[in-house]
Amino acid sequence: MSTYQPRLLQNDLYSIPIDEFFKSAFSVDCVIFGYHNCELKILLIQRGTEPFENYWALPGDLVYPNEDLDSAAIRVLNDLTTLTDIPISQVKTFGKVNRHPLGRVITIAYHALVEPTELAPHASSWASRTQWHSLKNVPQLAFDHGEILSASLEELKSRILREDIWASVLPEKFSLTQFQQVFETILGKEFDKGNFRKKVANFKFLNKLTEAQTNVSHRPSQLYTFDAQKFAQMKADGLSLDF
Amino acid sequence: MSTYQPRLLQNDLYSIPIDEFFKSAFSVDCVIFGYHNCELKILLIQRGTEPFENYWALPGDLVYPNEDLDSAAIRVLNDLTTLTDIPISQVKTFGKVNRHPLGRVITIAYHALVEPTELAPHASSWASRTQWHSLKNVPQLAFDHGEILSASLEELKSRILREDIWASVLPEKFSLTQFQQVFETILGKEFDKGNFRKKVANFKFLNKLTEAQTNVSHRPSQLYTFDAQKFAQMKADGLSLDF
DNA sequence: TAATCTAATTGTAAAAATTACAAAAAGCTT
DNA sequence: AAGCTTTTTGTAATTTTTACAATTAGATTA
Repeated sequence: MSTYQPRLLQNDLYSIPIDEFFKSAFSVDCVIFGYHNCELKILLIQRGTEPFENYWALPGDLVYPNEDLDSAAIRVLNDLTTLTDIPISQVKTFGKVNRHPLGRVITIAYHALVEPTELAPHASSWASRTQWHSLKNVPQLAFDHGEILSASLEELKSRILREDIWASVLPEKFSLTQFQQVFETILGKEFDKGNFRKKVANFKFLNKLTEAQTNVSHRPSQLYTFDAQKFAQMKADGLSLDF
Repeated sequence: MSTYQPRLLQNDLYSIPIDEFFKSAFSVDCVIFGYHNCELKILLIQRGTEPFENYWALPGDLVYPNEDLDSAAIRVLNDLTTLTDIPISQVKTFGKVNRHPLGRVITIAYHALVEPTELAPHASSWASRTQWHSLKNVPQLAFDHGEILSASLEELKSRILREDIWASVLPEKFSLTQFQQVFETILGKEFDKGNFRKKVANFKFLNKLTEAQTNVSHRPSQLYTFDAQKFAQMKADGLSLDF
């Protein structure tokens, strides 16, 4: 592992050979939020193995020794749910000493926001089931996953205003009403329709198309597309949305 | 470590006994930003030990096996710099496979914003020196600490608007000019004096005192105090500053 | 003592935004 | 063709933002 002499770390309490430090592990846990029809859901797996066998849990597992963290999150999610191409990002690390019964395991939480109807998660590896759960009705979770979920939801509410994670739950072409509903659902607030679209009219990253909805039994809405580059420009200028 | 049978994790590529996972370590790195007189500094230590001996680095070290992450950050900062009572908070975890020459070590970055003149960091343990460096002139750093510093600075700019970390660099009683300068320095923008104070006039968490400055060779400014409870209330309501 | 200096504080008027509604418009359905 | 539903536009009062200018209160200086 190392050609260095093991050094001793010393302070009032400890004098530990360095090899004693290399007996920990870390995991990644994926908090996959699903947005559909003004509802927020969370993707859980049922564990088919100890510890916490049969408990519902966030999809997560140990990181391989030769694996980057970001890659591990993608790989683990795929291993357990078969999902691919989910743009996940790191949220926070949870590291209480006794959070894992198998030993010292800290876990790095990743989250994403997706449109569930576009995906087909299937239980794989040691996961026995996968299921979308409404956020209003989450079962007791394994490990400290309840705490991880809460923290990730708070982070989602905060990041939705600074990053374009909302874009992944909208179709290629979307109406301003759809755009508004995403923010209403996630932030848990309602906005006046007319005023919302006045504010949104200044957003450079929304491209108004000439195209409109069809086959709706009411006035069809104009469709828009999202310009990721323009959004990145706005972000680089230090600006964020203020709903 | 565990009474469970080692299970095998299996997928296309790997079949590894679980004990193989428990050969990693993790560290904490403290990004201590110092604000004084409209300047932003960073507290570095010079490493007195391999690896990266003699390099400047963020104060950081391995986490003890029986130590919580948050406690470790406080303890490590104290071990290396003798600093105590610094309110640090987690920023991000860095986990590239080869970021540490001694083995697989991921590191959890913590940051804080402090007033350097109120502190007296002294090199301790394996640190050979401590020194405040201007952010405009940071030497080459050990490990991936350059990357950690950049990411933490971005996070600081973002969090300064949502959290009250700025409060720790202001004296008990401060002027609105001092308040303004903190944000100007950290965000790298300038604000119109009159307009800034008009906006700030609505901030419930700023208590205007009857007291004013003394012994300044110009009109003395009114002094204010910070009401942390009122700020927490604002934050709970989902609001943040928008400079 | 009065003029001067510096930075704090207040003022102001035009422009822009927010707010709370109301009205009009555009497709389907009956 | 009338009615339904939701989108879209409009409006007027209010508030906020913006870019400055003017005033004020101490200390310092002549």
